Amino acid sequence: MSTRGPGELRLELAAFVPYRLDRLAVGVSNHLSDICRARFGLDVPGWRVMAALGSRRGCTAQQIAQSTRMHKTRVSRAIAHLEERELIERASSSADRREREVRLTKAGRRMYAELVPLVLERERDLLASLPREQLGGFLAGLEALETYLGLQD
Amino acid sequence: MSTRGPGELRLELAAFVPYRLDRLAVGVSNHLSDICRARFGLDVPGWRVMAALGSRRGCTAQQIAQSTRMHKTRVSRAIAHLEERELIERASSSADRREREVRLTKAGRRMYAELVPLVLERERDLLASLPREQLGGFLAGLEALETYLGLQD
DNA sequence: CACAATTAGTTGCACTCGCAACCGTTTGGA
DNA sequence: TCCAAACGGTTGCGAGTGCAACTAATTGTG
Repeated sequence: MSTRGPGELRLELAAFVPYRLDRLAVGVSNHLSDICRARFGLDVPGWRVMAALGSRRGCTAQQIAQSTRMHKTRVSRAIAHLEERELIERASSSADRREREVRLTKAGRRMYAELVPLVLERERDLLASLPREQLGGFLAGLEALETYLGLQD
Repeated sequence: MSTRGPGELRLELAAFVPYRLDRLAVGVSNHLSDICRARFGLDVPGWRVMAALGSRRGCTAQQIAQSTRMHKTRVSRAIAHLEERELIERASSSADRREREVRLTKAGRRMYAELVPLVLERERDLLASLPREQLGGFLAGLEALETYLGLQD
């Protein structure tokens, strides 16, 4: 429950939704990246690239940038790190010699297969802390805000 | 609505709540910091310090760090910048000579008074994009997640 | 009283990020 | 056909950040 009415002119950070959302996103991200970093040595960009690659056969840095909403330089560097660790590999795509097709290596796929259940379990635990009837409302609100801000893909 | 059932083992970033929350928080923050930076030259740490100071008579850097959940070095640097711009001032508090009391200057209070309505209006617009019955559910869910992660003050 | 432990706040350092500029390639007109 | 514009991707750079180490002041304990 908010402690402010809709028209009030007092600013209290602890009740200010943008602040609370930021705090929540950071908290959730930490909750998650603890595992990713400790168990797999993945930072957020690295883990997002893995996630983007795991559900495709292979794609370009451009496409990864789009589907992860990261800046192309951030993607470029994440890819470079993952390639050093031999979790992904790049092959020049024959069609356009500017772009290179990025794919998970065998080791990458192995890590991905290990990673996904753990990560999804964390998400499940998180959402399980919401009472049944709140979950629907929360997800609906989340989606409405995404739409309002034009964040959907 | 989520497109995944609770027990499914497929990871799709666009439907993964931690990712969506991060994206939403960034979107909301940009939506807000556009104004703060363009109109007032405030970055996020600066704006948070202003917000923390505006609702008190004066406090220490420590207290600001607590109420904004920022690292003390981030607070320290934000305070330094705001002091350069003469939006805040510091006086050594007589009780403990390690700490210094931080206060808004006259110019700082003027900016704060101008800032708050704009910022609250943005929050109101954001939340107004939610259908009435979703708003309550969304805020309740937000609070439940904060509690689950121990984020409350 | 003395001295170790703690606290408020600052600073050096290594790292990350986004922007702008760049390289090589491809596309689309004139 | 040729050349300017656009595009995929990388890199240099400045700004910001957290950690660890630090200074200065205070507290607690023998």
